[in-house]
Amino acid sequence: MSGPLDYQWEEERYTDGSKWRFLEHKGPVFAPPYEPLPSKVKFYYDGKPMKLSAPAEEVATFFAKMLDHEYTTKDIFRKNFYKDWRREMMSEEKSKISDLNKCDFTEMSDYFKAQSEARKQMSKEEKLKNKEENERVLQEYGFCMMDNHKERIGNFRIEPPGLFRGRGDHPKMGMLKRRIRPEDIIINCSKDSKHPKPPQGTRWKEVRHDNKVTWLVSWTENIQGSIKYIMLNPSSRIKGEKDWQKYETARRLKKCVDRIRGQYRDDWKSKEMRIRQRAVALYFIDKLALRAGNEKEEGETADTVGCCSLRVEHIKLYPEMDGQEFVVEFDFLGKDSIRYYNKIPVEKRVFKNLQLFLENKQSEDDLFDRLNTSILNKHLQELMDGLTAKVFRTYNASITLQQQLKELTSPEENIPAKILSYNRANRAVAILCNHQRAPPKTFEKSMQNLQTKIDAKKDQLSDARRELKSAKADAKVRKDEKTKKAVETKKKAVQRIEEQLMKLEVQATDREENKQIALGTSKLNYLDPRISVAWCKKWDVPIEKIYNKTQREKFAWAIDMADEDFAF
DNA sequence: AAAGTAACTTAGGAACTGAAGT
DNA sequence: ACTTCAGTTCCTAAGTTACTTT
Repeated sequence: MSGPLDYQWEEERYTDGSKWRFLEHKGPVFAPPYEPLPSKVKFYYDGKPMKLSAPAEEVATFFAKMLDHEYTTKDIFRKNFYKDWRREMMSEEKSKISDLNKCDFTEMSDYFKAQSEARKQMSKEEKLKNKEENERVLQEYGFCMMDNHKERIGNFRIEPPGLFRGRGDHPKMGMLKRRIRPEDIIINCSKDSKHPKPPQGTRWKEVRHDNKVTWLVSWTENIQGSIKYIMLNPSSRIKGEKDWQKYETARRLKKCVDRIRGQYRDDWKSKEMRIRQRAVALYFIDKLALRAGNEKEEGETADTVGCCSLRVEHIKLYPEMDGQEFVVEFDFLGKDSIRYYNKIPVEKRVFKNLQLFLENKQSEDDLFDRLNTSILNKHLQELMDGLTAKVFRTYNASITLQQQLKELTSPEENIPAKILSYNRANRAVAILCNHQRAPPKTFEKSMQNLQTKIDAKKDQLSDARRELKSAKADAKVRKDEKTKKAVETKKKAVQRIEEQLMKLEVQATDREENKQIALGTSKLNYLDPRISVAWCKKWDVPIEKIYNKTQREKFAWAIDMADEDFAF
């Protein structure tokens, strides 16, 4: 495969840390301005209709749009919302409205529901018109020129204002995420490019020309005070090369992982506490694919942890459990407040060390009190150039996929069965990395539907078999060409139906096993795509069965590069 | 060495879309 | 033509890491 969209992946690598020479783009697309509600849609305070000023009304609509969500009933959400809402009110509104519980947003809420219903009911022509308009905006703002390539931009739309909803038990849920204006925006582009124009009558906060970074646009968000960026799409050269580099680092780890494992096992015996802690933490990161675990500012975010920030309360030690010795039980909330629960037997030395680390501590104390991510990563850097905690996740994920594919793929199986094997290998990785999802709301139903199809297919199969049988009997008696041919046709039909049935059954298995597991994250971020490309080539599985269009674009470099002999 | 800043990757769920089923 | 559902895309929060400042 080669064409104008292909990259020569090794072209122009800058050695001075610069990321590009030329960068030209049109700037961001702003959120549409607020449209006041029609006057017939009323807000009620204490049972009486009340006309709100535009700024107060806008914030009220944010709340109204979320009314069906459980979190609008949560104290923290309501408290944060109410506080920020009041800041947008005029002084009379402030004095009139003194209790959120007396606010009635239901008319607003119903209005928005009706609106979205109306949007669904739009005529074909209107839908087409919308689609064309979106396409036009995409063509105008969705691409940029970076060096000699036209590249797709990832997120060229500025995040619209609304109420912040963090994940898990977030102390800031319900706060107002304010509208971003041109005056908040920093533009990054090259000096010699045509600079993006701010909307009529406005100006950018700043235009800079920093080619040491990859972003095109940035602004500071008001909830956490962090910076948000507009960057390129994963299909871009700059992202692709970085991704490739990531997997090359993981492959370098493969070469020295035995040495490193030997080293941390030795360190379990160190006379220095900090070294023992470092070594046990690294063992967890390696064996369980835990995240590094930076410390977080209390009260600013949900209370989640990773390896280095584990607390006493997150593990339990069992000298003996279910016939196994030295079992550690983990139970904590990780990234995105996803629960990590695992019971694993560990080596005696690890167990003894953990007991030591727990001595004289309260449940809310740090398990590894002499360790943090910075110390750990500094140590890792000394063990291998470019090594950090997250490289272990990448390495263990990719090596697991490769091993599992080898183990699970049977040469004689057909393509659907091979794909099931692939998904099972993928699943092993997702389980390792604890990539969970909420069971889809329609899960039970969709399983049922599939079962119905399977039953129907089974009926169809027995019918076809019966027909085949009678055709055979017929052929035995008549012995002419016509009946012989009929037998062949029926045979084919049976075969085809068997295959279809098998495909459905495989699909059901796959879906059932996937109920609470998300494969996408590992596929997109942890698995060296060359492993999958090589596997597809080896077993003649079309790459389209494994990667959809977007994924093929993201992994173009790997599809280009890997042959069937590729080994991670 | 602790805290703060910046840039970038990783993450799950919501919204959207288009194809299959009725 | 209309609905339903699965797959895809969008959205943006939440991490990691390197670097700078105090």
